[in-house]
Amino acid sequence: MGHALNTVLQDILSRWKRMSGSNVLWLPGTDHAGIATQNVVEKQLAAEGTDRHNLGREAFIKRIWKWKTEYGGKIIHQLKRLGASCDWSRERFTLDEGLSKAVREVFVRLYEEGLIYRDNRLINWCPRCHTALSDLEVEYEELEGNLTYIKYPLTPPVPPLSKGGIEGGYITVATTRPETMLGDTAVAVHPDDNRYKNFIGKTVDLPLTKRKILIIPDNVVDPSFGTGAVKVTPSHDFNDEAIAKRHSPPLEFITVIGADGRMTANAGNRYAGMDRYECRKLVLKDLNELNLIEKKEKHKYAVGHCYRCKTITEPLSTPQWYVNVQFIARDAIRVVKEGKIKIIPKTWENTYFAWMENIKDWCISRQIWWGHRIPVWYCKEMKNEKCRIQNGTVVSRETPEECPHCGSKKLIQDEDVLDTWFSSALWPFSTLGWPDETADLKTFYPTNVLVTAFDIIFFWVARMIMMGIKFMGEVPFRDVYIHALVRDIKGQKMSKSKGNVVDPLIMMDRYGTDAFRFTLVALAAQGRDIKFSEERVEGYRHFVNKLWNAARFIMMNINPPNPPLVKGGEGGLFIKGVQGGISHSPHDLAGRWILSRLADVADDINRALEEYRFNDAANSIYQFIWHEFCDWYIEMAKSEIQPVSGGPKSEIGAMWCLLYTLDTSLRLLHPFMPFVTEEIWQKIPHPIHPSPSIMISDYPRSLPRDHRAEEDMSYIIEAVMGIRTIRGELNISPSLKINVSIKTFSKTAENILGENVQYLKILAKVDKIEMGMTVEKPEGSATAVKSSMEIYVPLKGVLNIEAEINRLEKDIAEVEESIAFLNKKLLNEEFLQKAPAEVVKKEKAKYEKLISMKERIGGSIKMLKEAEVRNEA
RNA sequence: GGGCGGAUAGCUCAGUUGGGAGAGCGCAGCCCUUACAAGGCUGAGGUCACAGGUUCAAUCCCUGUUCCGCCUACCA
Repeated sequence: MGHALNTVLQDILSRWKRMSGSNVLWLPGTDHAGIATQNVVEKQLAAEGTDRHNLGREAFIKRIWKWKTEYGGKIIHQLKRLGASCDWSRERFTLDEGLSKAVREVFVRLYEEGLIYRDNRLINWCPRCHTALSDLEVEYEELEGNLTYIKYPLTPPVPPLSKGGIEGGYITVATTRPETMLGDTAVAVHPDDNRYKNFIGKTVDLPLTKRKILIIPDNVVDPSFGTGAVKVTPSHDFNDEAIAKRHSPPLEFITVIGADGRMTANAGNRYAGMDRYECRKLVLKDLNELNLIEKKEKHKYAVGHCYRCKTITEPLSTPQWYVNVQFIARDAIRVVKEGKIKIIPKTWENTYFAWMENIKDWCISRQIWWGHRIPVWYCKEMKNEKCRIQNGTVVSRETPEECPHCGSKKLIQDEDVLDTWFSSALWPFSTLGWPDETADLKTFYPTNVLVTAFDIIFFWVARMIMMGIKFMGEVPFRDVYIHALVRDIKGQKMSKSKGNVVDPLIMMDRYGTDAFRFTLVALAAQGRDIKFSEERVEGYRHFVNKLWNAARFIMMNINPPNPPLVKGGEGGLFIKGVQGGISHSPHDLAGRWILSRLADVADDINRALEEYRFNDAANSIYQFIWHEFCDWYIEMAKSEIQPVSGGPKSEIGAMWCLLYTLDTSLRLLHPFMPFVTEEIWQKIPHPIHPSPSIMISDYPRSLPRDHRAEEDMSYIIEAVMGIRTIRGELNISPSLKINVSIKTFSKTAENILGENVQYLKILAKVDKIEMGMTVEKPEGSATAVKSSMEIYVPLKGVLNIEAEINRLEKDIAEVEESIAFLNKKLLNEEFLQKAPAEVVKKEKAKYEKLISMKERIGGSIKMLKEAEVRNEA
């Protein structure tokens, strides 16, 4: 659903800009999604009872390519199904030859500048995927766990205890991960903590091992948390690693958990080979038997999970490649601060800055096979000094035949591949042909806009900005539009495990792509997540239907139905034998009004799209087509085009106006609903649309407004609605034509109404009408008060007032009886206590309804009585 | 712990420089009027979370409170 929204928004922008005359490039493509893709294929292999190591690297990669060609097409199929108007001829994939070339170029250049380096330090490791993860690829989830207080005996002889200090010769440490104690190499306390001051420099006997470890000072220790003493496990905790490196001399690193999540030999014979969590249980049991557990507390703490397979990650010390992004990040911050890149909504800029300002070096190596192999080779011989200085490392754009340092033929390529995001970061220019200076690159870089969801601001957006500045010397895009996340109706994130995933393809099957697209857009308010509701899609399917019917009505009234084409000149419509030269400025009020409204709406939509207010644009066109064009204009136009009234001249004017408004509305709507608009548009007579497809017709913009017509029309609307209200309130049969008197408050209102009586007649079913500033309220009439007029409907002859009042009074008596009954029931405590809550709620709702019904009938009676026709009767 | 966002009609949500409280769905009444009953017309329903403040005027600006959601972080 997220991708659907993303695609639709980009398609709207593309279609809108294309129709507005821009040379639009929307380049489609996919990345190779290294870890995720490899996992999928590995699962397949597991089902076949084998694994990638059996298969070997080359065969495994071949296998993934096969999978990619079969299933990668699905994404493209979905994009097309959504109507995405991409340039399919330029579709790219991150493992394409061209993009791979760009990847190697970037790697080598960064290496040569000293910005790429290899280091051995703690990284987040996924024991299941068996690879390093970047900081971003770890998701933290808060878990309820135990904080275990473990007693570490002081090494005898026990030094004198300080005042109020440690009793019993122990230092107690608190930990959430007891199994890591097997790799502890120190206990840290705050240097100013009086409880422990005297023990700094002494040692404790690390339980379950034969080691003695030092008590050291470190400022990071919070004396108020736990016992104020922290066990230090440099090999399995990022903080502890920092403490270890800070300490002089640096503390020893003892790795007790291996890459597979099992305990290593360092953990001791008793624990070696055990799963880390099994080991935790055993350690706790053993400590308990030694009476070394002081207590356990419930404790909430955040645990890192692999973002691909959700396995709990493990900090692990391994050699990895890193990009030093400190300097590039500074530039990336600057371009946003200076407004060269705008992030919309602006509030995301803060998020961006916060991350960029604290950015850490980017771990780019992954211990998987699906991806760009790192272009680094290691010389196995290192035959000369030069080679040894380089540590035998060869970094090259092309696969080297021999070691450039010493000439050895024994070169072995680094086994690792690059983080997928490394290649994605180059997308804006790698897809346009970089590092070659192509025409595409010149024409389309920098791009105008990137549309994406916030969850990849760091993964993708920030890195594209950094790489774009670094290698193109120019930002990769001007605007970044961050759209909402699509959630389920309850506001929960959609996920397979929750089972609340909505499949866009099913939505499109059920309601059509246009309705589905429109729903996503109409709900896409800036800065707010979308709670997706299927009912809403149904509502917009009705809109498609409404539009279809309106178009059908208009086509039905073209005469002849298929006007022959007229070559050259202005062209023209054939309507009842009249050809060409149809006025483009209707003289009737309704026509002038709808064209002005159309102009206003066109402005509104263009403005909204310029500011990425997609939902405003969508609602604007929806409101116009349904509630102005269909509900008002088409109804009014009927008075012109139906044979009974109106002459041929106005008929043609109305016909033209209907077609013109339809055509313009379709073009306005097209970016949102590409399919139905094209379909209808193709059916409109040719002279109205000279282009072969609505996709490349002109987007409406800067049409003339007619404020006078809009103002004048407001009088008509007020009058019609006033009369309808009276009819509705008094339940006057729709088939009954009535007489009306209108007292206007201004001469203008009087004139306008006078000139446009036909609209009142058709829209409010009025027979005779009297109006003016001097009109008196006729005896026995109902009244509606509006801002520019007072409307009177004489009831004599329309209703039998007395009978009507009698009927209503009878009704009201019944209602009052029911109210009394319910009232008694709802005051009955026994009922309230015993009845199910649902029933009580229902009864209460019923009560409310009856009350409002009573008020309503009362209002009608009052109106009838005010009509004062009783006496007359 | 830090930061961001939300709280408006029964439900889902708009509300762009402070002055009219709105839409869709739902609900009630009337209507099969020759484009559309997947429709038309009419209507009911809201102290715009709470408390203060600024202003002639606050849903909107400021402060605080409560309740949700999210991001982020080295409390073991």
